[in-house]
Order: sequence, then C-alpha cells, then structure tokens
Amino acid sequence: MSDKMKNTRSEIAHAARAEFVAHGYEGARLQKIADRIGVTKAMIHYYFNTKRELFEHVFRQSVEEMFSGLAELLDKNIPLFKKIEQLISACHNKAESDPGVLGFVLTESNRNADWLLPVIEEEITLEKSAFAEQIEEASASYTITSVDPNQLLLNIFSLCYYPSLSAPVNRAVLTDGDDKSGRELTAGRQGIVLDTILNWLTA
Amino acid sequence: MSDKMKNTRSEIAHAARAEFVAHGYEGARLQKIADRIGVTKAMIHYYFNTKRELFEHVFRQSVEEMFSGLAELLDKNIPLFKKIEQLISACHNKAESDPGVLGFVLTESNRNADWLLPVIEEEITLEKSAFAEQIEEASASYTITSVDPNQLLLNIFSLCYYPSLSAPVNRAVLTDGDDKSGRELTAGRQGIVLDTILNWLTA
DNA sequence: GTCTATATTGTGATAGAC
DNA sequence: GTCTATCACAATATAGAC
Repeated sequence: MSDKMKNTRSEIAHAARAEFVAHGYEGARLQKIADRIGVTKAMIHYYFNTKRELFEHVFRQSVEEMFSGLAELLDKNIPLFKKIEQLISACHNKAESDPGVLGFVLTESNRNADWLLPVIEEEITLEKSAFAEQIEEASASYTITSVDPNQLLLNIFSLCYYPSLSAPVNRAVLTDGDDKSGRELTAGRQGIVLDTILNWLTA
Repeated sequence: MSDKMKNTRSEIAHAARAEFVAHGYEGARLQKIADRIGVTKAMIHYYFNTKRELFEHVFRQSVEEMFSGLAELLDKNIPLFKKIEQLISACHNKAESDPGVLGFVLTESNRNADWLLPVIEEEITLEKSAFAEQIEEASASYTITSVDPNQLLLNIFSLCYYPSLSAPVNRAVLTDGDDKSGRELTAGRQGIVLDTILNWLTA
C-alpha cells in the first residue's frame, strides 16, 4: 500500500467516523464524508467499496478504542483498590476525550445487533480471571463484601459512562439549563464514583 | 376531532414511535410507518404535515413517559430511604417495560440538541426541593453523609439506566455471549443498585 | 488514484379524484 | 378522510476518461 493511498484511506476513515458518530449508520451521507476532506464520493467507493464496509471499519475502530487498555488494566499486577481507581479514571478519560463514540457504539449495537454484536465479540476479549481472583481473595479475608465481578464492572461502567451519555439531558432536567451547576455536576464526578464503589465494597 | 380521526392519528403516532425508536429520526421512513398500520404516506401528511412535526410529537410523548411519575415521587411525603427505594424501582420498571425508548431519547437529544433540548425543558420539570430538604435533614442528623441531591439522582439514574442501554454489548463483553450469565446479570440487579446507593450514603 | 457523468432507486411532499 | 399518481430531489453505486 503506497503512502498516498494510506493517507487518503485513513483520511476517509477519519471523516467517516465523525459523520457516523454524528448521524448514525442510516443518517450518515457519503457525500458529506467526501466533502469533509475535499474528495469525491467515488474515492470512498474506491477504498471501501460500500457504505456498509466503510461503517464496519469505523465501528471496529470505535469499539477497539472504547475498550482499549481496559483488558490490560484488569490483568495488571496491582492491589485491588488501586486497580479499581485506575479503572474508574480510565473510563472517565475515555468518556471525556471522545464524547459521542460511546453513545455511537451502544446505539448502533442496539439497532443492528445481528450484524454488530459478532463484530464486538471479535474485537473485544476482557480477561477477567485475574480481577475475579483478587475480588475472591479480598472477600475471603473480609476486606470487602462478596460481589460478582461482572456486577462490579457494570456498576463502574454505569457510573462513569451514563453521565456522559445523558449530559445534554442532565443540563435540561437536573440543572434546569444552568451552565454553572451543569459544570459542577461533572467536576466532582470522578471522586464521587470512586466513593460510591468503595463504600459499597467495604460496607 | 372525530373518533375516526383520533383513531387513525394515534395509530400513526404509535407506529411512528416504533419506527423512530428503531431507526432514529434520519433513519426512519414514512413509508414504513404507513405500512405498519396499512395506510398510505399521504395520511401521515394529512395528520402530521411533515416528518419533523411527527417526530416532535413522538419525542414529546417519549420524554413525558420516561420521566412520568418521577416528579411526583420526589415530592412524596415518605421517608428518604423508602423514597430512594421507590425511585430505583420506578427507574428499573421504565427501563424494562419499554426498552429502547430511553436510548432513543438520549441519542436524539445528543444529535439534535438545538431542536430537542428546549422540547425537553418544556416537557419536564423535576421539583427537587422537597427531596433536597430530606437529604439536608438526614445529613444534619448524621443519618447519611452529606451529598449533592443532583449527584445522588445521577448515581441512581446511572446504575438503573446504563445496564439497559448497554444490554447487548454487555452480553458480548461481560458474559461472552452466554445467555445464562446474561440473565443472571439483570436478575439481581435492582437489589445491587439499592445496596450500592445506601452503602454510599451511610458510609 | 482521482475525477466527471450517469444509472437506479428511494424519499419527503403535494395535487386532485372520490 | 382516504386514496392514486406524481414531482423534485437526494442517495448509493457504477462506468469510464485521464
């Protein structure tokens, strides 16, 4: 693959990601993707044959990015509480650094489950045995209460990701559109999530 | 408005809701909405002029439904912990009884904030002063730790709603597509959420 | 590799008969 | 109120020149 080709190809992928995240699979327009980088629609078909193939490429990228680092973190050889803290920090970073991608992956997974869930399973393998073992040990020594590792992860994901998914609605519903209290809501958030999780575990 | 008219109109609205929830505003097709109830596209334009107007009608309905009862619950004259328990129960009911609507409202709010956030503000008013007062009192008497009412609500919404939003992804990522452990994940969920919230408050 | 031109199908919306 | 027929335009995709 030549440099020129690799460049245009990845430029298209990059522009496509923005368009798909903003409008979803059905709402995205190939013309707009082409416009974003100043090429013609024909180029998209040259590099990615169909809209469907282009989308799958973008979706794979997004899923990979959304979970990248988490598998390694779960396997890391550090104390349980430190691991949980880093997990929460990592999730917040993902939600903040690329807002929209999370909602994109979830929405498209719901709307095209038959097509995309197999893609997710291909792309993601969360090895949880080390994490589960740590929980088991901490529970056996009465350092924490006994919990299902999956429920713990689900609690962490929920507390970290939902506020980002619902940010605009929160501003309207919780803070009555007031920007100041809206920022306050996200400012102290990470510490609150950590508190919530740790207090639950050490009840 | 005649009975016949009211019937067809609400039939269209009902079919439109299913189509919009499944495909979003841009992905929804008026032809498919008409097909669902055996009328022609022309009928849709007769009752709801444009696709945009039809969508706004459906979106209003969905927002109303998503938050209906919550405002009253927050104002109810019952003990704080009982209120929290009922809040959690109500949110789980909403997520389970109409899966998809929650994600629909959030996704569309993100993608068309300028248009839809004002609609949400028109439709929803969460009077939180009674709830905030209860928290203040419980905190003053050292029954719970001091928390921001908005953060408490956000924690509850997160823990109740995110698992529903991410259900398909969870099956793929957390339970490796295993249906049995997938059901286990949702089975004990409501109790875990209550535990998480109460242990956080009484740390 | 990149473009222009075009084929084909689908989309929201309107006009007008009944 | 409900339908058929149709318009104007937009969408994905392809063919072929350079």
